[in-house]
Amino acid sequence: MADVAGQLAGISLFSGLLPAQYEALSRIGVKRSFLKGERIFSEGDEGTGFYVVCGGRVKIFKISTEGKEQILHLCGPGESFGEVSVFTGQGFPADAVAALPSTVLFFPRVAFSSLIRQDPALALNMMAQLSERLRQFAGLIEDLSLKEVPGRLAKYLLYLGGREGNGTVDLDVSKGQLAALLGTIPETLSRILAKLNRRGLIRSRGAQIRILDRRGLEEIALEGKRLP
Amino acid sequence: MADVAGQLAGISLFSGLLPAQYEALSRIGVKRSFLKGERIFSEGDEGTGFYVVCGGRVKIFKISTEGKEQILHLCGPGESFGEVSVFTGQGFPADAVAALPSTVLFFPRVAFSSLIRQDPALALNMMAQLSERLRQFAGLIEDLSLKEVPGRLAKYLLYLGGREGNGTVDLDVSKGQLAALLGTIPETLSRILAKLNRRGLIRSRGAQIRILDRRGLEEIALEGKRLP
DNA sequence: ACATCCCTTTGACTGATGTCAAAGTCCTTT
DNA sequence: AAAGGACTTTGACATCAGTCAAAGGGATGT
Repeated sequence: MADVAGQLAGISLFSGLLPAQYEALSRIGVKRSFLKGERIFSEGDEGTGFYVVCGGRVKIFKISTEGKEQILHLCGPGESFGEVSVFTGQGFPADAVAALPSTVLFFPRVAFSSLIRQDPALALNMMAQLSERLRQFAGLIEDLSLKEVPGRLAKYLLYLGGREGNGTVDLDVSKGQLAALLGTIPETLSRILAKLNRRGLIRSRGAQIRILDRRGLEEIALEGKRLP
Repeated sequence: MADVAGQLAGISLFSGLLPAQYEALSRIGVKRSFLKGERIFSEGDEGTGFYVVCGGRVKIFKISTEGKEQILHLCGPGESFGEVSVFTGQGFPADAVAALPSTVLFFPRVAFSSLIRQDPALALNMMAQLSERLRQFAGLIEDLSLKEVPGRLAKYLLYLGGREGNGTVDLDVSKGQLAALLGTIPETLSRILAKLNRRGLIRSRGAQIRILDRRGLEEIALEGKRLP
Protein backbone atom coordinates (compact mmCIF):
# COMPACT_ATOMS: atom_id res chain seq x y z
CA MET A 1 0.00 0.00 0.00
CA ALA A 2 2.95 2.30 0.52
CA ASP A 3 3.23 1.94 -3.21
CA VAL A 4 -0.14 3.58 -3.65
CA ALA A 5 0.61 6.32 -1.16
CA GLY A 6 3.68 7.27 -3.15
CA GLN A 7 1.67 7.79 -6.29
CA LEU A 8 -0.85 10.02 -4.60
CA ALA A 9 1.64 12.83 -4.11
CA GLY A 10 1.72 13.65 -7.81
CA ILE A 11 -2.02 14.04 -8.15
CA SER A 12 -3.34 17.57 -8.10
CA LEU A 13 -6.58 16.42 -6.60
CA PHE A 14 -4.65 15.41 -3.51
CA SER A 15 -2.03 18.12 -3.39
CA GLY A 16 -1.26 19.77 -0.09
CA LEU A 17 -2.55 16.98 2.11
CA LEU A 18 -0.84 15.70 5.23
CA PRO A 19 0.93 12.33 5.35
CA ALA A 20 -1.80 10.90 7.53
CA GLN A 21 -4.30 11.80 4.87
CA TYR A 22 -2.29 10.11 2.14
CA GLU A 23 -2.27 7.12 4.40
CA ALA A 24 -6.05 7.22 4.69
CA LEU A 25 -6.46 7.62 0.96
CA SER A 26 -4.12 4.77 0.15
CA ARG A 27 -6.18 2.55 2.42
CA ILE A 28 -9.36 3.10 0.45
CA GLY A 29 -7.86 3.34 -3.05
CA VAL A 30 -7.87 0.20 -5.16
CA LYS A 31 -5.58 -0.27 -8.11
CA ARG A 32 -7.12 -1.55 -11.32
CA SER A 33 -5.67 -2.24 -14.74
CA PHE A 34 -7.36 -2.12 -18.11
CA LEU A 35 -6.29 -3.29 -21.53
CA LYS A 36 -6.42 -0.95 -24.47
CA GLY A 37 -10.01 -0.61 -25.54
CA GLU A 38 -11.37 -2.14 -22.36
CA ARG A 39 -14.44 -0.48 -20.93
CA ILE A 40 -14.22 1.02 -17.45
CA PHE A 41 -17.84 2.05 -17.12
CA SER A 42 -20.82 2.86 -19.30
CA GLU A 43 -23.21 5.76 -19.26
CA GLY A 44 -25.97 5.07 -16.79
CA ASP A 45 -23.95 2.59 -14.70
CA GLU A 46 -24.39 3.10 -11.01
CA GLY A 47 -21.67 5.41 -9.75
CA THR A 48 -19.99 3.42 -7.02
CA GLY A 49 -16.92 5.60 -6.91
CA PHE A 50 -14.49 7.61 -8.96
CA TYR A 51 -11.12 7.06 -10.59
CA VAL A 52 -7.68 8.61 -10.86
CA VAL A 53 -5.41 7.74 -13.78
CA CYS A 54 -1.99 6.42 -12.75
CA GLY A 55 -0.70 5.46 -16.18
CA GLY A 56 -2.06 5.30 -19.70
CA ARG A 57 -4.99 7.28 -21.03
CA VAL A 58 -8.72 7.08 -20.48
CA LYS A 59 -11.31 8.33 -22.92
CA ILE A 60 -14.54 9.85 -21.57
CA PHE A 61 -17.20 10.11 -24.27
CA LYS A 62 -20.83 10.19 -25.32
CA ILE A 63 -22.37 8.06 -28.05
CA SER A 64 -25.29 9.11 -30.22
CA THR A 65 -28.05 6.72 -31.24
CA GLU A 66 -26.42 6.46 -34.67
CA GLY A 67 -23.10 5.49 -33.13
CA LYS A 68 -21.14 8.69 -33.57
CA GLU A 69 -18.98 9.51 -30.59
CA GLN A 70 -18.08 12.83 -29.01
CA ILE A 71 -15.08 12.75 -26.71
CA LEU A 72 -15.58 14.84 -23.59
CA HIS A 73 -12.08 14.42 -22.23
CA LEU A 74 -8.93 12.39 -22.57
CA CYS A 75 -7.59 11.78 -19.07
CA GLY A 76 -3.86 11.36 -18.62
CA PRO A 77 -1.85 10.40 -15.50
CA GLY A 78 -2.88 12.43 -12.45
CA GLU A 79 -6.31 13.28 -13.77
CA SER A 80 -9.51 12.05 -12.22
CA PHE A 81 -12.81 11.03 -13.77
CA GLY A 82 -16.21 9.83 -12.67
CA GLU A 83 -16.28 12.25 -9.74
CA VAL A 84 -19.66 13.59 -10.72
CA SER A 85 -21.51 10.46 -9.71
CA VAL A 86 -19.94 10.56 -6.27
CA PHE A 87 -21.98 13.63 -5.44
CA THR A 88 -25.11 13.44 -7.54
CA GLY A 89 -25.83 9.87 -6.57
CA GLN A 90 -26.99 9.21 -10.12
CA GLY A 91 -25.39 7.01 -12.72
CA PHE A 92 -22.29 7.93 -14.68
CA PRO A 93 -23.14 10.59 -17.25
CA ALA A 94 -20.82 9.23 -19.96
CA ASP A 95 -18.81 6.20 -21.06
CA ALA A 96 -15.20 5.54 -20.11
CA VAL A 97 -12.79 3.33 -22.04
CA ALA A 98 -9.03 2.83 -21.78
CA ALA A 99 -7.54 4.47 -24.88
CA LEU A 100 -4.20 2.87 -24.01
CA PRO A 101 -3.25 0.10 -21.60
CA SER A 102 -3.99 1.91 -18.34
CA THR A 103 -3.77 1.60 -14.60
CA VAL A 104 -6.11 3.58 -12.41
CA LEU A 105 -6.91 4.00 -8.75
CA PHE A 106 -10.52 3.46 -7.79
CA PHE A 107 -11.95 5.23 -4.77
CA PRO A 108 -15.28 3.86 -3.52
CA ARG A 109 -17.93 6.50 -3.13
CA VAL A 110 -18.93 5.94 0.46
CA ALA A 111 -15.45 5.68 1.90
CA PHE A 112 -14.22 8.70 -0.02
CA SER A 113 -17.15 10.85 0.83
CA SER A 114 -16.68 10.21 4.53
CA LEU A 115 -13.05 11.17 4.09
CA ILE A 116 -14.10 14.45 2.53
CA ARG A 117 -16.45 15.12 5.38
CA GLN A 118 -13.50 15.08 7.73
CA ASP A 119 -11.06 16.99 5.63
CA PRO A 120 -11.79 20.48 4.34
CA ALA A 121 -8.53 20.60 2.35
CA LEU A 122 -9.48 17.52 0.39
CA ALA A 123 -12.91 19.03 -0.21
CA LEU A 124 -11.42 22.24 -1.52
CA ASN A 125 -9.11 20.34 -3.87
CA MET A 126 -12.05 18.40 -5.14
CA MET A 127 -14.02 21.55 -5.77
CA ALA A 128 -11.13 23.12 -7.61
CA GLN A 129 -10.94 20.01 -9.77
CA LEU A 130 -14.65 20.06 -10.54
CA SER A 131 -14.49 23.76 -11.28
CA GLU A 132 -11.61 23.33 -13.64
CA ARG A 133 -13.49 20.62 -15.49
CA LEU A 134 -16.50 22.91 -15.65
CA ARG A 135 -14.36 25.60 -17.17
CA GLN A 136 -13.04 23.20 -19.79
CA PHE A 137 -16.53 22.08 -20.64
CA ALA A 138 -17.65 25.68 -21.06
CA GLY A 139 -14.78 26.12 -23.50
CA LEU A 140 -15.74 22.99 -25.39
CA ILE A 141 -19.36 24.11 -25.63
CA GLU A 142 -18.22 27.46 -26.93
CA ASP A 143 -16.03 25.83 -29.54
CA LEU A 144 -18.67 23.37 -30.68
CA SER A 145 -21.33 25.98 -31.16
CA LEU A 146 -19.41 29.05 -32.16
CA LYS A 147 -16.57 27.69 -34.27
CA GLU A 148 -16.44 25.45 -37.28
CA VAL A 149 -14.22 22.44 -37.54
CA PRO A 150 -11.12 24.24 -38.91
CA GLY A 151 -11.24 26.63 -35.97
CA ARG A 152 -11.47 23.81 -33.46
CA LEU A 153 -8.64 21.92 -35.13
CA ALA A 154 -6.40 24.98 -35.26
CA LYS A 155 -7.02 25.69 -31.61
CA TYR A 156 -6.23 22.13 -30.66
CA LEU A 157 -3.03 22.05 -32.68
CA LEU A 158 -1.88 25.29 -31.06
CA TYR A 159 -2.69 23.83 -27.67
CA LEU A 160 -0.61 20.74 -28.38
CA GLY A 161 2.15 22.76 -29.99
CA GLY A 162 2.33 25.11 -27.05
CA ARG A 163 3.14 22.30 -24.67
CA GLU A 164 5.98 20.92 -26.75
CA GLY A 165 7.81 24.18 -27.16
CA ASN A 166 9.10 23.46 -30.63
CA GLY A 167 6.56 23.41 -33.40
CA THR A 168 6.21 19.67 -33.74
CA VAL A 169 3.10 17.94 -32.50
CA ASP A 170 2.84 14.22 -31.90
CA LEU A 171 -0.73 13.04 -31.87
CA ASP A 172 -1.15 10.52 -29.12
CA VAL A 173 -4.44 9.36 -30.57
CA SER A 174 -5.49 8.12 -33.99
CA LYS A 175 -6.91 10.63 -36.41
CA GLY A 176 -10.28 9.01 -36.06
CA GLN A 177 -10.12 9.71 -32.34
CA LEU A 178 -8.95 13.25 -32.96
CA ALA A 179 -12.01 13.70 -35.15
CA ALA A 180 -14.24 12.49 -32.32
CA LEU A 181 -12.53 14.89 -29.96
CA LEU A 182 -13.24 17.77 -32.32
CA GLY A 183 -16.83 16.68 -32.76
CA THR A 184 -16.51 15.61 -36.39
CA ILE A 185 -15.69 12.56 -38.52
CA PRO A 186 -12.39 11.27 -39.96
CA GLU A 187 -13.19 12.26 -43.56
CA THR A 188 -13.81 15.88 -42.66
CA LEU A 189 -10.70 16.02 -40.51
CA SER A 190 -8.64 14.55 -43.30
CA ARG A 191 -9.86 17.16 -45.78
CA ILE A 192 -9.13 20.03 -43.46
CA LEU A 193 -5.65 18.77 -42.69
CA ALA A 194 -5.05 18.56 -46.43
CA LYS A 195 -6.15 22.16 -46.83
CA LEU A 196 -3.91 23.37 -44.05
CA ASN A 197 -1.02 21.52 -45.68
CA ARG A 198 -1.72 23.07 -49.06
CA ARG A 199 -1.60 26.52 -47.54
CA GLY A 200 1.66 25.87 -45.78
CA LEU A 201 0.25 26.35 -42.31
CA ILE A 202 1.32 22.89 -41.22
CA ARG A 203 3.15 19.89 -42.54
CA SER A 204 1.63 16.60 -41.49
CA ARG A 205 3.10 13.15 -42.01
CA GLY A 206 1.23 10.39 -40.28
CA ALA A 207 0.81 11.17 -36.62
CA GLN A 208 3.41 13.94 -36.75
CA ILE A 209 2.34 17.45 -37.48
CA ARG A 210 4.72 20.38 -37.69
CA ILE A 211 3.32 23.85 -37.24
CA LEU A 212 4.82 26.10 -39.91
CA ASP A 213 2.72 29.24 -39.53
CA ARG A 214 1.60 29.76 -36.00
CA ARG A 215 0.09 33.14 -36.72
CA GLY A 216 -1.99 31.76 -39.54
CA LEU A 217 -3.34 29.03 -37.31
CA GLU A 218 -4.16 31.54 -34.60
CA GLU A 219 -6.18 33.51 -37.09
CA ILE A 220 -8.23 30.47 -38.00
CA ALA A 221 -8.62 29.49 -34.36
CA LEU A 222 -9.93 32.93 -33.45
CA GLU A 223 -12.18 33.55 -36.38
CA GLY A 224 -13.18 29.94 -36.47
CA LYS A 225 -14.38 30.42 -39.99
CA ARG A 226 -13.85 30.05 -43.67
CA LEU A 227 -11.00 28.25 -45.37
CA PRO A 228 -11.69 29.52 -48.91
CA MET B 1 -30.34 40.44 7.47
CA ALA B 2 -32.97 38.13 8.88
CA ASP B 3 -34.57 38.78 5.54
CA VAL B 4 -31.64 37.21 3.79
CA ALA B 5 -31.49 34.25 6.14
CA GLY B 6 -35.09 33.45 5.31
CA GLN B 7 -34.36 33.24 1.62
CA LEU B 8 -31.43 30.89 2.08
CA ALA B 9 -33.64 28.03 3.21
CA GLY B 10 -35.06 27.54 -0.27
CA ILE B 11 -31.70 27.24 -1.98
CA SER B 12 -30.53 23.74 -2.75
CA LEU B 13 -26.93 24.80 -2.41
CA PHE B 14 -27.59 25.50 1.24
CA SER B 15 -30.06 22.74 2.07
CA GLY B 16 -29.62 20.81 5.27
CA LEU B 17 -27.55 23.41 7.09
CA LEU B 18 -28.00 24.38 10.71
CA PRO B 19 -29.57 27.70 11.76
CA ALA B 20 -26.20 28.99 12.92
CA GLN B 21 -24.83 28.36 9.47
CA TYR B 22 -27.66 30.24 7.81
CA GLU B 23 -26.82 33.02 10.17
CA ALA B 24 -23.20 32.97 9.07
CA LEU B 25 -24.15 32.89 5.42
CA SER B 26 -26.59 35.75 5.77
CA ARG B 27 -23.79 37.79 7.31
CA ILE B 28 -21.58 37.48 4.27
CA GLY B 29 -24.26 37.51 1.55
CA VAL B 30 -24.95 40.84 -0.13
CA LYS B 31 -28.16 41.51 -2.00
CA ARG B 32 -27.86 43.11 -5.42
CA SER B 33 -30.45 44.08 -8.00
CA PHE B 34 -30.10 44.26 -11.75
CA LEU B 35 -32.33 45.71 -14.43
CA LYS B 36 -33.31 43.62 -17.42
CA GLY B 37 -30.35 43.47 -19.74
CA GLU B 38 -27.90 44.72 -17.15
CA ARG B 39 -24.55 43.00 -17.07
CA ILE B 40 -23.52 41.20 -13.90
CA PHE B 41 -20.04 40.21 -15.01
CA SER B 42 -18.07 39.64 -18.18
CA GLU B 43 -15.87 36.77 -19.26
CA GLY B 44 -12.40 37.29 -17.88
CA ASP B 45 -13.46 39.55 -15.02
CA GLU B 46 -11.73 38.71 -11.79
CA GLY B 47 -13.86 36.28 -9.85
CA THR B 48 -14.37 37.99 -6.53
CA GLY B 49 -17.24 35.75 -5.50
CA PHE B 50 -20.28 33.90 -6.69
CA TYR B 51 -24.01 34.52 -6.94
CA VAL B 52 -27.34 32.95 -6.10
CA VAL B 53 -30.49 34.04 -7.89
CA CYS B 54 -33.30 35.21 -5.58
CA GLY B 55 -35.71 36.45 -8.22
CA GLY B 56 -35.73 36.94 -11.95
CA ARG B 57 -33.53 35.12 -14.42
CA VAL B 58 -29.85 35.33 -15.24
CA LYS B 59 -28.34 34.33 -18.55
CA ILE B 60 -24.87 32.76 -18.62
CA PHE B 61 -23.38 32.77 -22.09
CA LYS B 62 -20.37 32.87 -24.40
CA ILE B 63 -19.90 35.24 -27.32
CA SER B 64 -17.99 34.43 -30.50
CA THR B 65 -15.76 36.96 -32.24
CA GLU B 66 -18.53 37.45 -34.79
CA GLY B 67 -21.05 38.28 -32.09
CA LYS B 68 -23.05 35.07 -32.05
CA GLU B 69 -24.00 33.96 -28.56
CA GLN B 70 -24.31 30.50 -27.07
CA ILE B 71 -26.28 30.34 -23.83
CA LEU B 72 -24.72 27.98 -21.31
CA HIS B 73 -27.46 28.23 -18.74
CA LEU B 74 -30.50 30.24 -17.73
CA CYS B 75 -30.45 30.52 -13.95
CA GLY B 76 -33.77 30.85 -12.13
CA PRO B 77 -34.48 31.48 -8.42
CA GLY B 78 -32.45 29.22 -6.13
CA GLU B 79 -29.74 28.53 -8.69
CA SER B 80 -26.17 29.67 -8.30
CA PHE B 81 -23.66 30.87 -10.86
CA GLY B 82 -20.06 32.03 -10.95
CA GLU B 83 -18.97 29.37 -8.47
CA VAL B 84 -16.21 28.16 -10.71
CA SER B 85 -14.05 31.22 -10.20
CA VAL B 86 -14.27 30.81 -6.44
CA PHE B 87 -12.13 27.71 -6.67
CA THR B 88 -9.97 28.12 -9.72
CA GLY B 89 -8.91 31.62 -8.76
CA GLN B 90 -9.09 32.60 -12.41
CA GLY B 91 -11.50 35.00 -14.08
CA PHE B 92 -15.10 34.20 -14.84
CA PRO B 93 -15.30 31.78 -17.77
CA ALA B 94 -18.41 33.35 -19.33
CA ASP B 95 -20.63 36.43 -19.37
CA ALA B 96 -23.65 36.94 -17.11
CA VAL B 97 -26.54 39.28 -17.85
CA ALA B 98 -29.94 39.69 -16.19
CA ALA B 99 -32.49 38.29 -18.67
CA LEU B 100 -35.26 39.75 -16.50
CA PRO B 101 -35.21 42.27 -13.69
CA SER B 102 -33.39 40.22 -11.09
CA THR B 103 -32.22 40.19 -7.52
CA VAL B 104 -29.28 38.07 -6.51
CA LEU B 105 -27.20 37.35 -3.44
CA PHE B 106 -23.48 37.87 -3.82
CA PHE B 107 -21.09 35.85 -1.69
CA PRO B 108 -17.52 37.17 -1.61
CA ARG B 109 -14.93 34.55 -2.43
CA VAL B 110 -12.69 34.83 0.60
CA ALA B 111 -15.43 34.91 3.22
CA PHE B 112 -17.29 32.05 1.60
CA SER B 113 -14.29 29.88 1.17
CA SER B 114 -13.37 30.19 4.83
CA LEU B 115 -16.93 29.21 5.64
CA ILE B 116 -16.56 26.09 3.54
CA ARG B 117 -13.35 25.23 5.29
CA GLN B 118 -15.28 25.01 8.54
CA ASP B 119 -18.33 23.25 7.28
CA PRO B 120 -18.19 19.91 5.50
CA ALA B 121 -21.94 19.89 4.85
CA LEU B 122 -21.71 23.14 2.95
CA ALA B 123 -18.77 21.77 1.00
CA LEU B 124 -20.68 18.65 0.05
CA ASN B 125 -23.65 20.68 -1.12
CA MET B 126 -21.36 22.78 -3.19
CA MET B 127 -19.77 19.74 -4.78
CA ALA B 128 -23.17 18.29 -5.57
CA GLN B 129 -24.08 21.55 -7.22
CA LEU B 130 -20.90 21.64 -9.29
CA SER B 131 -21.38 18.00 -10.24
CA GLU B 132 -24.93 18.60 -11.35
CA ARG B 133 -23.80 21.48 -13.51
CA LEU B 134 -21.09 19.27 -14.96
CA ARG B 135 -23.68 16.68 -15.82
CA GLN B 136 -25.82 19.30 -17.54
CA PHE B 137 -22.86 20.54 -19.53
CA ALA B 138 -22.05 17.01 -20.63
CA GLY B 139 -25.60 16.75 -21.90
CA LEU B 140 -25.34 20.05 -23.73
CA ILE B 141 -22.07 19.00 -25.36
CA GLU B 142 -23.66 15.76 -26.44
CA ASP B 143 -26.63 17.58 -27.93
CA LEU B 144 -24.54 20.15 -29.73
CA SER B 145 -22.26 17.64 -31.36
CA LEU B 146 -24.48 14.63 -31.83
CA LYS B 147 -27.87 16.12 -32.63
CA GLU B 148 -29.08 18.59 -35.18
CA VAL B 149 -31.20 21.57 -34.35
CA PRO B 150 -34.61 19.83 -34.65
CA GLY B 151 -33.47 17.23 -32.15
CA ARG B 152 -32.30 19.83 -29.69
CA LEU B 153 -35.51 21.81 -30.06
CA ALA B 154 -37.71 18.74 -29.62
CA LYS B 155 -35.81 17.74 -26.52
CA TYR B 156 -36.12 21.20 -25.05
CA LEU B 157 -39.84 21.41 -25.76
CA LEU B 158 -40.39 18.04 -24.11
CA TYR B 159 -38.36 19.22 -21.14
CA LEU B 160 -40.50 22.33 -20.79
CA GLY B 161 -43.71 20.42 -21.48
CA GLY B 162 -42.85 17.84 -18.86
CA ARG B 163 -42.68 20.41 -16.11
CA GLU B 164 -46.07 21.93 -16.91
CA GLY B 165 -47.96 18.67 -16.90
CA ASN B 166 -50.42 19.64 -19.60
CA GLY B 167 -49.05 19.97 -23.09
CA THR B 168 -48.79 23.72 -23.24
CA VAL B 169 -45.41 25.38 -23.06
CA ASP B 170 -44.90 29.05 -22.29
CA LEU B 171 -41.53 30.27 -23.45
CA ASP B 172 -40.10 32.57 -20.84
CA VAL B 173 -37.54 33.91 -23.27
CA SER B 174 -37.79 35.43 -26.73
CA LYS B 175 -37.38 33.15 -29.70
CA GLY B 176 -34.08 34.80 -30.46
CA GLN B 177 -32.90 33.78 -27.00
CA LEU B 178 -34.26 30.27 -27.45
CA ALA B 179 -32.24 30.05 -30.63
CA ALA B 180 -29.10 31.05 -28.71
CA LEU B 181 -29.88 28.43 -26.10
CA LEU B 182 -30.13 25.76 -28.80
CA GLY B 183 -26.93 26.94 -30.43
CA THR B 184 -28.51 28.31 -33.58
CA ILE B 185 -30.02 31.52 -35.00
CA PRO B 186 -33.59 32.88 -35.04
CA GLU B 187 -34.15 32.20 -38.75
CA THR B 188 -33.32 28.53 -38.46
CA LEU B 189 -35.43 28.14 -35.33
CA SER B 190 -38.35 29.81 -37.07
CA ARG B 191 -38.15 27.46 -40.01
CA ILE B 192 -38.04 24.38 -37.84
CA LEU B 193 -40.97 25.53 -35.75
CA ALA B 194 -42.89 26.06 -38.99
CA LYS B 195 -42.06 22.50 -40.06
CA LEU B 196 -43.17 21.03 -36.76
CA ASN B 197 -46.40 22.97 -37.07
CA ARG B 198 -47.02 21.74 -40.59
CA ARG B 199 -46.67 18.17 -39.43
CA GLY B 200 -49.04 18.61 -36.57
CA LEU B 201 -46.46 17.86 -33.89
CA ILE B 202 -46.98 21.21 -32.20
CA ARG B 203 -49.15 24.28 -32.51
CA SER B 204 -47.27 27.49 -31.81
CA ARG B 205 -48.77 30.93 -31.48
CA GLY B 206 -46.36 33.60 -30.31
CA ALA B 207 -44.64 32.52 -27.13
CA GLN B 208 -47.15 29.71 -26.54
CA ILE B 209 -46.50 26.29 -27.92
CA ARG B 210 -48.83 23.37 -27.48
CA ILE B 211 -47.43 19.89 -27.86
CA LEU B 212 -49.83 17.85 -29.97
CA ASP B 213 -47.80 14.72 -30.62
CA ARG B 214 -45.47 13.94 -27.79
CA ARG B 215 -44.40 10.65 -29.27
CA GLY B 216 -43.48 12.27 -32.55
CA LEU B 217 -41.35 14.82 -30.74
CA GLU B 218 -39.64 12.12 -28.73
CA GLU B 219 -38.70 10.38 -31.92
CA ILE B 220 -37.09 13.52 -33.27
CA ALA B 221 -35.36 14.21 -29.94
CA LEU B 222 -33.86 10.73 -29.87
CA GLU B 223 -32.83 10.38 -33.45
CA GLY B 224 -31.86 14.00 -33.60
CA LYS B 225 -31.97 13.85 -37.34
CA ARG B 226 -33.81 14.51 -40.54
CA LEU B 227 -37.10 16.32 -40.94
CA PRO B 228 -37.74 15.23 -44.54
C1' DA C 1 7.91 -11.47 -48.08
C1' DC C 2 3.19 -11.81 -48.27
C1' DA C 3 -1.46 -11.40 -46.96
C1' DT C 4 -4.72 -9.26 -44.26
C1' DC C 5 -6.84 -5.82 -41.70
C1' DC C 6 -7.57 -1.32 -40.26
C1' DC C 7 -6.87 3.37 -40.72
C1' DT C 8 -6.66 7.14 -43.79
C1' DT C 9 -7.48 9.65 -47.94
C1' DT C 10 -10.11 11.12 -51.96
C1' DG C 11 -14.21 11.85 -54.80
C1' DA C 12 -19.09 12.69 -55.80
C1' DC C 13 -23.13 13.95 -53.74
C1' DT C 14 -26.72 15.47 -50.48
C1' DG C 15 -28.64 18.02 -47.01
C1' DA C 16 -28.78 21.06 -43.20
C1' DT C 17 -27.75 25.50 -41.58
C1' DG C 18 -25.83 30.09 -41.69
C1' DT C 19 -26.02 34.62 -44.46
C1' DC C 20 -28.26 38.38 -46.56
C1' DA C 21 -32.32 40.85 -47.59
C1' DA C 22 -37.05 42.13 -47.24
C1' DA C 23 -41.66 41.75 -45.74
C1' DG C 24 -44.71 40.92 -41.95
C1' DT C 25 -46.34 41.03 -37.05
C1' DC C 26 -46.71 42.53 -32.42
C1' DC C 27 -46.08 45.56 -28.72
C1' DT C 28 -45.09 49.87 -26.78
C1' DT C 29 -45.17 54.74 -26.86
C1' DT C 30 -47.03 59.01 -28.00
C1' DA D 1 -55.49 55.55 -32.89
C1' DA D 2 -51.13 56.17 -35.02
C1' DA D 3 -46.28 55.63 -35.22
C1' DG D 4 -42.18 53.60 -34.22
C1' DG D 5 -39.20 49.89 -33.21
C1' DA D 6 -38.03 45.30 -32.16
C1' DC D 7 -38.82 40.77 -32.98
C1' DT D 8 -40.29 37.17 -36.22
C1' DT D 9 -41.07 35.08 -40.52
C1' DT D 10 -40.09 34.04 -45.32
C1' DG D 11 -37.27 33.69 -49.48
C1' DA D 12 -33.09 33.06 -52.24
C1' DC D 13 -28.60 31.63 -51.87
C1' DA D 14 -23.90 29.93 -50.44
C1' DT D 15 -21.31 26.74 -48.02
C1' DC D 16 -19.85 23.64 -44.68
C1' DA D 17 -19.91 19.18 -43.27
C1' DG D 18 -21.88 14.43 -43.23
C1' DT D 19 -22.87 10.13 -46.16
C1' DC D 20 -21.62 6.68 -49.27
C1' DA D 21 -18.27 4.39 -51.86
C1' DA D 22 -13.79 3.11 -53.27
C1' DA D 23 -8.92 3.44 -53.51
C1' DG D 24 -4.52 4.01 -51.09
C1' DG D 25 -1.17 3.25 -47.24
C1' DG D 26 0.86 1.23 -43.21
C1' DA D 27 1.27 -2.00 -39.65
C1' DT D 28 0.91 -6.63 -37.90
C1' DG D 29 1.30 -11.48 -37.89
C1' DT D 30 2.05 -15.63 -40.32
